[in-house]
Amino acid sequence: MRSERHRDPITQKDLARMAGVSTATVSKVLSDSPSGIEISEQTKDKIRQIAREMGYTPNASARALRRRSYETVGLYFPRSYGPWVSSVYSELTRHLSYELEKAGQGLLIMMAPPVETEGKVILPRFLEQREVDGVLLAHHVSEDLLSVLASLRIPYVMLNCAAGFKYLCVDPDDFGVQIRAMEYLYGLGHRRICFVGRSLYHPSYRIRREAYEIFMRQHGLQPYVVLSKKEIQSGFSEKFAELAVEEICSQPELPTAISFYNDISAVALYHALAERGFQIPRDISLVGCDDIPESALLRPPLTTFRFPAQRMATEAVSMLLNQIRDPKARFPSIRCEHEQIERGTCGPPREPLSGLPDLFNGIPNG
Amino acid sequence: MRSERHRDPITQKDLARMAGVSTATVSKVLSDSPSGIEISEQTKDKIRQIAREMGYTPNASARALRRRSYETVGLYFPRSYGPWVSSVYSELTRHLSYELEKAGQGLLIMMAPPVETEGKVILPRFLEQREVDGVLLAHHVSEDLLSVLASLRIPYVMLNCAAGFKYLCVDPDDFGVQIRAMEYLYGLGHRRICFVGRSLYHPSYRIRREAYEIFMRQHGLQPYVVLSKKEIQSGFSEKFAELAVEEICSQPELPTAISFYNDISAVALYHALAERGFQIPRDISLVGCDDIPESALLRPPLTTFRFPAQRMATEAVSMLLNQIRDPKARFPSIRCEHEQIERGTCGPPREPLSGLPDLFNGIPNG
DNA sequence: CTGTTAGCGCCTTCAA
DNA sequence: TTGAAGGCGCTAACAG
Repeated sequence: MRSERHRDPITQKDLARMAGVSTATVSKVLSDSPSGIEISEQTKDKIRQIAREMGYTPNASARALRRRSYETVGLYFPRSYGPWVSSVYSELTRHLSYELEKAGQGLLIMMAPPVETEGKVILPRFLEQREVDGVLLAHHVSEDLLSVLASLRIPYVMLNCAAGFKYLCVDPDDFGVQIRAMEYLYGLGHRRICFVGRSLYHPSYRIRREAYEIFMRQHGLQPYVVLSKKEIQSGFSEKFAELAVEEICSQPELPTAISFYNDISAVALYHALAERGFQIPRDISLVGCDDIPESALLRPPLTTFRFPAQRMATEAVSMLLNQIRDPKARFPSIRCEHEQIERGTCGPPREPLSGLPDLFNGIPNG
Repeated sequence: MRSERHRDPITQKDLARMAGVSTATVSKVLSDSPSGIEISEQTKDKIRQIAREMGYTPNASARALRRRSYETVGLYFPRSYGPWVSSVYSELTRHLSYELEKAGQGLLIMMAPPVETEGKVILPRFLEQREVDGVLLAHHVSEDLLSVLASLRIPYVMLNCAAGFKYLCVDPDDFGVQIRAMEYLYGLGHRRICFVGRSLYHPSYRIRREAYEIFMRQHGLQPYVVLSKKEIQSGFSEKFAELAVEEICSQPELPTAISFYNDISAVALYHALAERGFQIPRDISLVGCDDIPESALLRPPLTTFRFPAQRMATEAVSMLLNQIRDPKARFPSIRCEHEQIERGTCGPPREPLSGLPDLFNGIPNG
């Protein structure tokens, strides 16, 4: 009795005719709205039965038009992501997509407009045309966009934006993780610790770097941030690694440990350091942050910190959906705790801590 | 004169009222349909002007309901992607999203249902509810799903599926690239070449492996595929690397070169090999495939092959959009050529090619 | 408990 | 060259 080809999808009208009821009844039964309770169990069953047999699926456009809701959220990405960063975010996308699916929501990818148009805010089509009920903002985003979002009354949640508690955010505890990394290295006996990272303009970078500097000063140590000048920041990881290692090696006193802004930087420098003859962790200890998959493959594997990506996705999704359901309610932002992944790139500094002069330690090609 | 808050979005009716014309006229002008030519330039200008001033944007749901088209395509991903693989695909997503945006199309992420439900085909909601005009299938996909897609008359294009010319595909030239890799290693003098890869069930793996075996046999050499037994395939890359290197080292004759199914495997084994004392490329030459970003960071950096991801995305999108526009038309599949990225992991074999006995060469911990 | 009615915003005849 | 009318599929309000 079922048509082989769904050339014309079945509608509620069809079901109504077959069940001998009105379309309104069908609608009440099949939409999960609370008004459905006024229907007799018998009718409900019959309609559901027929719907199943006929392979009925609601027309999302019609539903959205009528309900003024889309059961879809947007994921807003800056366009500028390179392959490295995007690999971190693809994991996030996976988790978000999974969480949203569980909640019956779709995920629409929205890439930011190209940078040429900066200044005036250009909304991606799906925001303009209101095809989403809310937006997840991954990475940081301009104030202008936020105010447009607000004026359009589109709920949003920021993810990994380090934008502060002014907004609804799900963020890693950037400050905390950096302090923890420093305590760890300091506890091992390191004093000449430098900080290396590339994403100079990411709020997370700034927070971690600040935590690093505060820690160093509090312990009477001189902070040293490698490649902190913006001119050097462009280009690819290979080039970045070269420059960073060169800068490190040209210091009068070599560091005994490096705290990296993230694993990407750590992996980038890892081989360049080894090539210069640094034995890890004998000559230098390394700590990363984020636990990207390749970190575990290094030999020795990278000691790093991990944030609960899965949980952050879950939280962000539920915050957004709550916000959509009740636009007036205010929810607290969330800052996620890190977990230390202790592997093989850290050890005590090679030289004794006792007050010996910090002589050059004979690094080849240094 | 413009409302500060768009609490009620402007509709064509509003515009019609303001311009003193009917909604039909507004629709004709603003929809890019060919019927718009019947309107006088003057009226057109006036309407467009007002629309711009009022910040009118069409309601996508209403438009979709009426036109039965959504200006949106789905991207179908298997759920099982781990972080490694997803990093490769996130690049693809970026390119696809960009291409689609240029064409005014949205991108909806559709994750496959969990594997538990295998057997019966479960369509993701957005396919069922027809919220997309077509689908891009990344990675390979079950025959069942394809037949459902066909019966629903939803156009699709397969990307990286190695599904053969039976379907509309955009694929890398798996066979060609593997032969090229072999020719290269063979040309350097290598004879004991083994093949390493993890994705035993991916059609691309099978094709490349087959090309490897054919090449070896044609040259009178014994093929050797490492970790070809499926029991060992589960687990993470670290474990895989351990097992693979162990298997390689336990051979009576060590290989002088490894051809990897992909860069992921190559990167995974790289450090494990180095740890065993292999000097690359002195003791062993390595060739990868795909050119993932971390390949360039290894020291020496990995020699590999690259496929034009950007172009593949462009092609796939244009094929799909053409198919959507004209469902009856048949387009040819596309197989993309590789480009060799020669870096530092290949050299001639260490031992002379002359008929000396293949003695164990003194690898530590071997 | 169920049916009738009236749109959501847009587009497409068909008529003027 | 333009307008009036109807309907895409669904749902909410109001009657029975």
